[in-house]
Amino acid sequence: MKRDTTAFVTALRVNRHRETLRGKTTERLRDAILNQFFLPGDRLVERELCELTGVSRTSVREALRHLESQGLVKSVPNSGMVVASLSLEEAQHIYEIREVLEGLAAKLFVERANENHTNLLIETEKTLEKAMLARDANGTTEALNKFYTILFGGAGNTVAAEFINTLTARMSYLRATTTSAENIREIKVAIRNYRKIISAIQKKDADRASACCVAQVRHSADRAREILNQLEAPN
Amino acid sequence: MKRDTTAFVTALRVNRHRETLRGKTTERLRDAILNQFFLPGDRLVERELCELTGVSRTSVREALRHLESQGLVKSVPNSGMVVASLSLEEAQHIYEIREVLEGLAAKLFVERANENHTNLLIETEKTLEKAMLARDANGTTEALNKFYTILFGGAGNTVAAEFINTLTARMSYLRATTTSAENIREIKVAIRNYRKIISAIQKKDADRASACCVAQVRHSADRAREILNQLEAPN
DNA sequence: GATTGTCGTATTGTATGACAATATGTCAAA
DNA sequence: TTTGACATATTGTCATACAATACGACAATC
Repeated sequence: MKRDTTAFVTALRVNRHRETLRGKTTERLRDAILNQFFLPGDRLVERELCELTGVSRTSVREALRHLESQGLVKSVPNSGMVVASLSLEEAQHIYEIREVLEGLAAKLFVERANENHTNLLIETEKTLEKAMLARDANGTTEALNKFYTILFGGAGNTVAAEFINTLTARMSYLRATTTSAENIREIKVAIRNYRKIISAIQKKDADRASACCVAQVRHSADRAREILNQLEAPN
Repeated sequence: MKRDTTAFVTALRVNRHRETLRGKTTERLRDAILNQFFLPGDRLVERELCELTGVSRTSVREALRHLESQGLVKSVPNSGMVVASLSLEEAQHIYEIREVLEGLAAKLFVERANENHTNLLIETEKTLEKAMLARDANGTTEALNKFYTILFGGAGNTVAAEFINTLTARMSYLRATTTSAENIREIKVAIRNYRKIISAIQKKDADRASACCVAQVRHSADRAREILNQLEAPN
């Protein structure tokens, strides 16, 4: 029995990684934060989370540790956990990082992605346009997540993909806030940017694709700043 | 009593963040991994860690969760924790990310750092040169860490600084391996690179500083690849 | 009425013991 | 050599316990 066809071997491979309870708990809590069930600043009392999730304190606490080191919740010793809120400064930092990471992803995508990736990306971009024009906040978020998942997937850098995930998770509240406050004029600018990215990718122009991604992040950052200033100014 | 001199107010601020046991435990375990007391692939049995650290399973487990989500240890459900080992592919990914992050840091450093930062950086670079020429592996690692800490500190992007920390932590074993296998010829190339970085920073040339940082990372990546191939080839 | 001191309660931090599920090594049987 | 069964070790999860701390309420004092 020495038939070593890789395809068979990988097909036979059984999934050792049964999900643990704390894993599921982590997911649920993360989703609850990303979907604004918990809002920034909310206290997360362990016993309440136990009741909500139906698991023991042990599992809840370990799940919280995970979210903590991803920056989604913040621990105040002897006082408890609160949902992390993003300062303007941190948001700025994150945008700076996203610029270079997404620029990198675009470059690598052009170099490494196959046709399948490209087609998926094009398709997702169309979905994104529709969602944005329909002012469908949830749809937009979903399409955006998918777009960047494909972009980083095609780029083949899993570590970068993880990073972007934690960064966008941290910004989820900010994004939800700004997305719903966006006007049609700016939406069209964004769409033009995404089309440029697609176009550059189709032409296999890595540098231009990268530059377009950077430009789009910069644009989002500027818009976020404006909107936040507007929102804060009246008070 | 309404004297609101900011300096006084911040000086009076008391540190709420007393360290927790699990925090110290996390530190100790991290250090043990970074200093190669535990090697990649080593199993981390909870009870043994309890005895080594002197704290309960609860605290050990929570500390492990933290290290897990930083990628320093890897959990195999129902089987336990092992010290994470870096695949060549992952190492490649990390180098790609370091390129853009360190490039970003250099750019921001030129734009934002004050003279104090710059002087510290210059000083550290000199220390680094000495350590490298003396083939002092520990000293080199220390100086490198300091160099990048100052670089990212002066750049003022704390999120990026954290990222780089986790990335270099993940690479600690690789770095230790390659550093000790480095030859004098390549050391001189590295030194020249670091001098170029300093020079560009002194001239406030952000783009050039950035490019030099990128070049240095790329050089390290190439060297690491070569060395790993050499090390693996004989077997 | 405002400030201060005291107390009770809620919550976290940590330890411990328990037990089922699972992984792994051992050893005998075929 | 392979198979099967058993014993052991370890994790995953829970329940419980208790000290330390944070925080609000309420009384005492000026």
